[in-house]
Amino acid sequence: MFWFVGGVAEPGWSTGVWARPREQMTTEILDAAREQLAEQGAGGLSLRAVAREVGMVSSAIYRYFDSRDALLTALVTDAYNSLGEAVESAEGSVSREDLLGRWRATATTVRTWALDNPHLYALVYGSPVPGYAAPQETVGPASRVTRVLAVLLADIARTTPDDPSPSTASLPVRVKQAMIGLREFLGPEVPGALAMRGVMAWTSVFGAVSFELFGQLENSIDPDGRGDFFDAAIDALGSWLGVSPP
Amino acid sequence: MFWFVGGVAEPGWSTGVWARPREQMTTEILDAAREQLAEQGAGGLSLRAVAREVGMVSSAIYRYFDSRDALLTALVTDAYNSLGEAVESAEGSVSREDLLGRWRATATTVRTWALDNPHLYALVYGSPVPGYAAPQETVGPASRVTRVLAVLLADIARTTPDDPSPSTASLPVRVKQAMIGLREFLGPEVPGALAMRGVMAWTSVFGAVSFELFGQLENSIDPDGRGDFFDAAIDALGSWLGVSPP
DNA sequence: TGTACATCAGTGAACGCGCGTTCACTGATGTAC
DNA sequence: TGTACATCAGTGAACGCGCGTTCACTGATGTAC
Repeated sequence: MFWFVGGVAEPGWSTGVWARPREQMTTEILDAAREQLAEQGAGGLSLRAVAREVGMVSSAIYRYFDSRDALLTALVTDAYNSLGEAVESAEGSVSREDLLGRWRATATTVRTWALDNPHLYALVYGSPVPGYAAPQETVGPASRVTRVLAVLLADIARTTPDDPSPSTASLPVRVKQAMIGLREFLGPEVPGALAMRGVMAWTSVFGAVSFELFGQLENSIDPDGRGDFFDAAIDALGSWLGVSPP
Repeated sequence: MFWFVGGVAEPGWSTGVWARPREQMTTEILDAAREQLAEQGAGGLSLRAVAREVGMVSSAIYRYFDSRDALLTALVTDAYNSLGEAVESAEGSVSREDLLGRWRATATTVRTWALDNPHLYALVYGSPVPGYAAPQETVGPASRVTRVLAVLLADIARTTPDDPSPSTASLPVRVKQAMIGLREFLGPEVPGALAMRGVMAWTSVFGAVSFELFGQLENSIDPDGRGDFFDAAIDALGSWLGVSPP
């Protein structure tokens, strides 16, 4: 094996030797699990069915995942990372000065990712999986996508200091207090009113995506025009955030 | 039996005699199913567990519901009707002229109902139940709550004819086309820009509720202050819709 | 008023099925000397 | 270079469990004459 070359007997060597095939099998299992997810939903994810799919006996899965919950956690983590990467890459390829472009890229990527991976979106942003509580290790990946928005909001605050919308200019004290956790995340340069509009824009984006994906837009918005509708909504939210079209 | 009094032998009599206890047992089953829903989620709803709960043998449920899916449909219908009634009653008790009050009542009732019935909210607004497609009969109850908003929007259009937000004043043709289904629902008096803001406010409300209920607000908004935060967001959305505080 | 009949609710057994997890095991592959 | 040993992946049987649905049935209740 090529990583043998140096001939150095490192500690942890014996585990390193198996690392490559293990990784391969693990992703194969995760892929099968994702297919399962699409057909049965998170609640119906079955270790035995996954094992069948990859051509193993059910107990063999336990070589790779401690339990069904551990497999679910891996799926959740992967989903957050997949969305996070997609958004980071799309938003990152826009010029830093183009605030509206960055907002558009962020929001539309959330939607397109969700449409491409409806079952993963449902897994992390839909109803909680009964009997399963996402462990602490998922919060890091989960915050990747929100961090993109946080940086964008900070940049908006820096370049457009005056408040474009008077409706949230003065916030009640209790509302400001409720947002302290968020403020630590955002940093001190983002004023409270903008922070609040950020959260609202964020919930609006995910609300629209959920409505579209979960069938709540039926008989209201024509399926073929939902992209256009979403884009228009994104721009309206953008101008509400204080970033106008060029 | 007291409804015997008249002594009139109507056609359909034999079914009418059993109607009362049937109805009672049916609601008992539905209540048990709702408890089940809270513990296991929609995917894990089990006829046998429901039967156990009401003290019957599992096959007896089939006297009341044709199948598991039929029971699910009844739950979905009931959930929509419950939310619909709550919103209609709350919004209806506000003076017709108080547009902001009506908007506030509508939106906050959606949230409080959702917090009171998290499993029912997840059933109808969360991830689709795998293997179950809501039949046509659920669309009537489903539209009750949106109809309240539709009437409110029409009233807003009548009293505040000028557009408060320039960002959605001129809509692209394709967006207008996408909303034709919605326009039939709203009626012709609501201009396109307001219709669009209505949908956005609506998705924002449900997005915020979903975020709160599904755990996406953790580490961002303090649990104790979420009501205040939501209220502030509602007012911001209200002023965006063109209804200002008095 | 009394009796034969119809209608309904609920029973209990059975059908074939799938599930997560455990355990002792077989082989193949790599390691140490 | 050759051999004893350790490490890992995967097997196959078994554990106890729950599921939706069908079916022939028992009784109770109401109906018709």
